[in-house]
Amino acid sequence: MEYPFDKIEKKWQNIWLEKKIFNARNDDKRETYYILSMFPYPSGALHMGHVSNYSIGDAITRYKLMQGYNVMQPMGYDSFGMPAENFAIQHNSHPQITTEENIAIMRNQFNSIGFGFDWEREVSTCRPEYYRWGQWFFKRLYEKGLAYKKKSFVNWCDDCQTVLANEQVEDGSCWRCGSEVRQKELEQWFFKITDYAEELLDFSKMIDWPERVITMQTNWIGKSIGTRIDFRMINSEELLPVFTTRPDTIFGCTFMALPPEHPFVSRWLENPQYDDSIRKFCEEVMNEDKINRAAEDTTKKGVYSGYDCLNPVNGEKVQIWITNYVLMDYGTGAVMAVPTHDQRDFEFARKYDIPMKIVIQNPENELVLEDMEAAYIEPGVLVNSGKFNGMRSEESKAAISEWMEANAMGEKTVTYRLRDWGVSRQRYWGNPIPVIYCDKCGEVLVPDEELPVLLPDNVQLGKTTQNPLLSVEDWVNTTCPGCGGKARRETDTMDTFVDSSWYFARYADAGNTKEPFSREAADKWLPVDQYIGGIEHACMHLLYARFFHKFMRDMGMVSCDEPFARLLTQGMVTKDGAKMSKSKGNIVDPQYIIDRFGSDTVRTFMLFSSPPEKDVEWSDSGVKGAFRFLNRIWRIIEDNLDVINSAAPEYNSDNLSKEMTGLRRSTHFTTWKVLHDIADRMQFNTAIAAVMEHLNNVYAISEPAALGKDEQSVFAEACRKIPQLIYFFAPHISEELWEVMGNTTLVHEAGLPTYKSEFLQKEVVTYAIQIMGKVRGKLEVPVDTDEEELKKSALELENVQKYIEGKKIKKIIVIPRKLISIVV
RNA sequence: GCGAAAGUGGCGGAACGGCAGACGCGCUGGACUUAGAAUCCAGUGGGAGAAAUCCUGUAGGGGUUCAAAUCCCCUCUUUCGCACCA
Repeated sequence: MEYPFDKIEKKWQNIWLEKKIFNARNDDKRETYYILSMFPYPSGALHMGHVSNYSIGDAITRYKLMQGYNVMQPMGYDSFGMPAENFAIQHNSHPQITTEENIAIMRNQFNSIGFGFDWEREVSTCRPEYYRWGQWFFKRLYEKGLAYKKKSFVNWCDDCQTVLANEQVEDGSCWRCGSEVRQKELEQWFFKITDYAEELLDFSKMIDWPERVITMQTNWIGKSIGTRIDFRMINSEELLPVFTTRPDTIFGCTFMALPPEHPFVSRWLENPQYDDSIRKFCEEVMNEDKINRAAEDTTKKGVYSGYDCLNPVNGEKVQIWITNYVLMDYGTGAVMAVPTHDQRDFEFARKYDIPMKIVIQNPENELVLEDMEAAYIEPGVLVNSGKFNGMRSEESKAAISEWMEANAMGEKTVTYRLRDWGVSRQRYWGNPIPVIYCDKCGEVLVPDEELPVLLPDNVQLGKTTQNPLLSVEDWVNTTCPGCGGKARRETDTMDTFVDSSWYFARYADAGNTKEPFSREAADKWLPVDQYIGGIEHACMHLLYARFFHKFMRDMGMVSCDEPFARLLTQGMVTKDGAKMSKSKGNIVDPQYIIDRFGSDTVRTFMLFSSPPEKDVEWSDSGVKGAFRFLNRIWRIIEDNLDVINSAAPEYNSDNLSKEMTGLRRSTHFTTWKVLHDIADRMQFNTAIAAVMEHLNNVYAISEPAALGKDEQSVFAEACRKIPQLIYFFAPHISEELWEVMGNTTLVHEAGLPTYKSEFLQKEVVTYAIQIMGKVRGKLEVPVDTDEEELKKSALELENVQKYIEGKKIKKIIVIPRKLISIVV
């Protein structure tokens, strides 16, 4: 009844492995095609999301294989990270062991689905042979001044004595013990991605990236051109710089807003005499959730610091306030507040009764200070602005900024929202930072020949304070590579995003023990021709990887400017409208579905049910539908094998019936459609729909055995094409049927299926006749009917006559082969 | 809150500004069968009508156009990201 998918799938998986068809060779001279799906975190058994994502990559892999490319589709594991560490703490095990177990499970499952991965290139980021080179990269960045240390705030739980990720903070409390989380300042390592901010804004080297990802990255980098203005502190010579995009409003600045983290504030707080209520306020704000503070709707609050500065343009005294609505991370970390022309400043000034001054007047409707209910942020004409009075605000921006530059009050500046990349993690399960601290020599890098700095095995997880590595004394205590004296190792490990920022290049030369990868191998494969992954990586992973790639280019390790030529952001698998997750209890186990229906069925369902960039809504009956479809293919070929295998490949088309001409068209059109949908649009769902439609056409032939000789050939051709048309989504059944029909090669070895364009054309087409945009009739005519003839016949239609009677025809628009629109 | 995207039958979805709903699921009817399952065939947005045909319909409201699911403006809802999850 059901086709024997189980036997078939095992058989062909073994043949593929034996023939090594997915093992790409660096000495293969054919043109390369590098297809890469984002590597998974090794969480154990595969979930539906994996199956769905990798089905897309595999479909492209097989298509490109048919096309004759030297295709590389590698797979690996992003195996460092918090989940493994947390799991180890809970289960009193070691991440090394559980991670390797999980990897073995996943690799097996990948093979049982028949994905064409090149296992000879497998990488796992937690293995020393991989993370060695991450440390090597850290050193190179350090040497170029692109890795540096600075103080920065982290979420800190005093009870657990540990740093918490944002997701581990629930309503300001620790997820594990529930005690309050506070912000603690720690020395942390940073990568200077901001050095590349300008180049990262250039997307011209991508062949095909979704516009939305480019927009999101552009906004994330957030370039803004403005002016740095230096305010002088009263009672000291010190300058307080601010960044503003609105130098035109400088004459209206009535106070200065600083965040509590500002270095000036920190210094004031060092004075024990400093006002206690201010101190309390600062602590309060600093411990607020970071995300909440950035939100524009949070209530603005602040205190007067007791310090003042001078507005350089007019010498007016400006009070300095400490507030919760300014972020230290952006610009200079200080804001010149102009309440009349900035909404946040306006709200703040009203609340605390700070004076306001209108400096941009609305030319249409004069502003009166007392009546203002919101800041006026539109352009206007300058007032109260000294010699700039009367100038239009748009023009005054440049004029004021040039004037200030000439008088040493400030200068034109470009600022980015993008911040340097903090890579320090106070965790065990990550790549150790190869730095040693020596009392005599200071900060020393571990020599290259001593890399990798291995993670120690004998760590006590969950029982230590602060950073687990700190507790491994014989690991921490070491000798200085410089002077040989006593020294201590850096105990921070690197963000896992570092590991995933260069793995795509390692695949090109995964076994290299001398360097991360050879230039030759990188140049052969890079850039990745097609990268596939979730949209959630739009800003972070994809930006970090681009940064790393550009760094590698500047080091002379790769030649191209961008790592990923084309990008496809695939959707996730949902059930009942929600993402599949254990907590929601809406998980479907892929293994169960594969055991019951086979891998070809699951892949068919995944690719058929929606276009790749959209979510796939899980449906049990949808899977059965996919299974039914494959069974129908199996049956029509098995049942008519005699006809198919005995029919001549060549036939005479002259005397074909209308029905068989239609079938011939279906065969050729479907071939065209499948090739077009995959190659030009990457839309697998419509390609599969086309094959289904073709199959319906084949089924419409009632008795193939009773057909004439030429017609049997047409029928045979319609069936013989099918394995090639389904290879990209159902490769196992495709290979089996291909073999059954007498072929001795593998499907991909025969190349892409071909079609004849002369068989695509329909002989008769139907025109829709519109009158004022409404369809009022249909017209069936031979394809080659000329325009005048068409117009004439259209007007003659009875229903059309009814609507144009007594009206004047203004225009007739003819869209070839589609419709005729009559304007009356 | 900010940034990005999406919204089409009962459901998943299709439709380079040109006949809305291809294809699949589900449902209804028929064939086969002792019966069921499976399979095959047909129908299936809503409303009126015996039919021809007409009206209506792509989250809601407005606009551009001979023609709008598609382009523009506003509103609503959902999803993703917001820098220590990967």
